[in-house]
Amino acid sequence: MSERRKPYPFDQIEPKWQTDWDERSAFRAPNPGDPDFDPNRPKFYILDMFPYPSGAGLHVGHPEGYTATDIVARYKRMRGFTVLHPMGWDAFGLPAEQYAIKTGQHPAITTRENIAKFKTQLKRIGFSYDWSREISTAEPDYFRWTQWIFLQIYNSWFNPETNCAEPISTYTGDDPNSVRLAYVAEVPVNWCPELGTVLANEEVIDGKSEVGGFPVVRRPMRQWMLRITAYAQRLIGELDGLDWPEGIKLLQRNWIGQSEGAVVRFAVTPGDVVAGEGVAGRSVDERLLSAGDCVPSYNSVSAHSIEVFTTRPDTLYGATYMVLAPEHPLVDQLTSEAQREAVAAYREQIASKSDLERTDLAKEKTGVATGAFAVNPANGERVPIWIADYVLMGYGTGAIMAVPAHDERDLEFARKFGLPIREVVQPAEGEAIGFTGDGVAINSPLLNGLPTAEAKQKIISWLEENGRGTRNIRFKLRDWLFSRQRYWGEPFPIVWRDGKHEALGESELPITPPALEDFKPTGTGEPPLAKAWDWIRYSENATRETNTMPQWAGSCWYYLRFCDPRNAERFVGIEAERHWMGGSQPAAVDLYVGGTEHAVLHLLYARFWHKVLFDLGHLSKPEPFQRLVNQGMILGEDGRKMSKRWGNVVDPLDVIAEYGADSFRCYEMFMGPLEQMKPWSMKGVEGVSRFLARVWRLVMEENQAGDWVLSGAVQDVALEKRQRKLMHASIKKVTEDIEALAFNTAISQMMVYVNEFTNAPVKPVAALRMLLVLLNPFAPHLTSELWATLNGQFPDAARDITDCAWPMHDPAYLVEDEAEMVLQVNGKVRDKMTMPIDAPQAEVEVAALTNPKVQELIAGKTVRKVVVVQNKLVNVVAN
RNA sequence: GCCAGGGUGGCGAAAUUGGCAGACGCGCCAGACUUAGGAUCUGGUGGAGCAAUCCUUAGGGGUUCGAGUCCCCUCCCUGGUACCA
Repeated sequence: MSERRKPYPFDQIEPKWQTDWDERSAFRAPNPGDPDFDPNRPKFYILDMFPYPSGAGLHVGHPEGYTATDIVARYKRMRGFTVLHPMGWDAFGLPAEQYAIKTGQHPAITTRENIAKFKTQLKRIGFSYDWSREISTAEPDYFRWTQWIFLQIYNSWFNPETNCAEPISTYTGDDPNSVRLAYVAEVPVNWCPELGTVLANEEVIDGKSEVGGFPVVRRPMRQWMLRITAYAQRLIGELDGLDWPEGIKLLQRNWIGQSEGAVVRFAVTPGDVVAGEGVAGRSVDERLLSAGDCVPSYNSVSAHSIEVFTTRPDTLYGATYMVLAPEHPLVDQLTSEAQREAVAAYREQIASKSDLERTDLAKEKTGVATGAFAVNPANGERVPIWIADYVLMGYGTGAIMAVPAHDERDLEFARKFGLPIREVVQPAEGEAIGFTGDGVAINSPLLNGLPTAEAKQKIISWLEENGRGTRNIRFKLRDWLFSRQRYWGEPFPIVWRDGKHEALGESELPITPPALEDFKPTGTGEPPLAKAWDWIRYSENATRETNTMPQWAGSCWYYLRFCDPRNAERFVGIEAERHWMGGSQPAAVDLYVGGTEHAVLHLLYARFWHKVLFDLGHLSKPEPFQRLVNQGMILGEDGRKMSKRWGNVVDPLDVIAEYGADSFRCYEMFMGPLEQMKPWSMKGVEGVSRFLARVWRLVMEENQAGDWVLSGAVQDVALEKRQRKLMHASIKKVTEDIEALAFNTAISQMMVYVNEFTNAPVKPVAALRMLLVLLNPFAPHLTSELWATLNGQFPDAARDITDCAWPMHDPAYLVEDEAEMVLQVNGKVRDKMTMPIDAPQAEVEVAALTNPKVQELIAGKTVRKVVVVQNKLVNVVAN
């Protein structure tokens, strides 16, 4: 390819300014206690979602959000804020480990190389990060505090009285291990044989692993869990004060899945209970292992009654049968001799099914009667008890009351098995059986005539008075499965002695992973760390925990560490935390930009950890992220998702080599709204590059020798009136647009500004300076260079453009003295006229009605009405 | 299925409280300067029509003097979710 002449010498000026910024640490954010710390400046914390440094390097999607935050950071600095704008690496992760399995190269080496590559790319784009705060989650200096936070969680419990986490020492019950926020449980987990590890629910998509798309099976295993369910209520409630997209809040609310209703107790008909092992026979340990909300509470398991959860207690009279999940612990005791064989067969059939098969909505309902019966607590009716796999063990109590008249699933089941259907809510007009909406209760002696909402309240009160049920709130959210069978992650600061776990002291941190030759999973579910015999053996009678933490652990608190990244005494210094995470808003980080893919994973986990640390008195605010913005995905030029497979991946460095970093940045922002998905276009980059070249040529011209010199057209003269007006309109627009993160329209405005001056024979230096300041956050290299050049001939108080204060527009320059008004007849534009600004309505009407064009159109008609919108439009209605 | 967000020129997109639809950019057309143009500058560019004029914001209906914007219905796209009782 032939070397094309550059429209302006970005290849020289960009590295020059990047070096300059580096050398004088231009973007360093001083901490409290630093000599240059200024307590009078307000703080502003602007955070990017830090990347996982993959081998592929950055693609053009990464820098989209990074450019947006960089513009805001540079803008806020010019507005006098001390800006914390850091970058780091989410460095633990599966790809480096899998690469190690293939090649034997230690993940630490792979990771280090990838980080170097990422950093080179980011620096070449000219981001104003404070690189002195760079962190990597895989460094012992970092993960020792990840482990320390785990210890805080482990050594805490959630006190329902205070609705807060408290040190475990305040717990007065018998067994602290039963209430810790980090606990061990034998739970059915998502086991991925291919990856050799378990996965969190959130990491499983359609029965396959999110990473790699490998099959995932359910299997009971002993795992570390974090009791995030304790915070379900607060995680929903405290979203309210946050400046997040409503869609993301909703996503989190739905994921947490709060349902209000009642637990209703159905007595099992006495004669129907088959004598068997009583539940009392279960050991205490077994009960404790039953993982919080993952299985029904112990109370629900009684030989004499079955508890169900329902959001529609008002339909209790319509409950004509019950269904238990096949795995429900009561099934054995309930099943009659006659049904024993059928039940066993059904349970076996279910157990062999994969999750995918079980949740296949299209499939027909299946189930089998247990032969037992229960009593409907409302009407004393004897109802059959069935088991069916459409009832899930993992939600509610694992048992339901079936109301086929008002639940589609129950209806389908009842029809298939010939179970009775009784309507208890008057259907809305035209609704047939199966009506699931709200209405008026019927066939329900206690509730007849009551609308659904009232009927719910009444029946719950009645159930509570009679000891047959209680008001209850349930959540879909499950506790967080926190252990992984991997090598490349944080080891737990835990040892096992006599079959019991105990925490290591803080003084023993960090716990570093052992050196290993072989990173392969063992295939048995034993983590790779189990191969490190020496490492495991902690003492005579204690061994180390061999699981590691999931990748989320490091990213749960990295934004905290950025506040004080080199602190060797604390995870973050008290003063630094108070400064950067304080302020008047409900949450700590002022602006957080990243992809939607983290809407429920990272953002929920981080909020959870943050709340625990807040409850324990380590943080100033209960929420981490005040304003959240999701950038949209950038597609390839072909409109498809960028991937190697389609060959449509764009490398930022290629774009920068041809058009420069400023063009790259500006194009990324000019493409369209930040939040929107949009395709890449090299022609678009070229267009933006032309715009920047025009800016360059406003200030510079080529002399005879072909060198760029300050243009003779640049003169220290006053702006013409219209130029001044445009300048102030541009200040206003660009300022408002940056605040709103509407960078595409900010750039449009600057294009208009530049177009105006491109034609001017004389370029007033004040107009050029203003343009450079407005454009600086977007194109920092170009504007820095031109600013310096202007200073050569027209010295300015600000030697460097980054020393400039952001301008304010003067509204006085924006007022018009004339208004061009649109003339409409019957709503259609027919003409225009110029009127003095704020002309009296009567005057405008007369002017409109005497307009020849209007007269022509209303000739022979009667004017019914004249609508005047001040300074804008007149609409004459005539017929 | 349910929830959320979208649908505006050939393309990316603009459009305060309802008030000139298509700013800005790409592409395209024409011109200027040029040995040259894939540089730069100037003008044009939603569609139909010689024109006056008519049509046009996925489609249909409604409210209004006036609707891209508000209301109802339908279709399509994108993301999330999936028997959650």
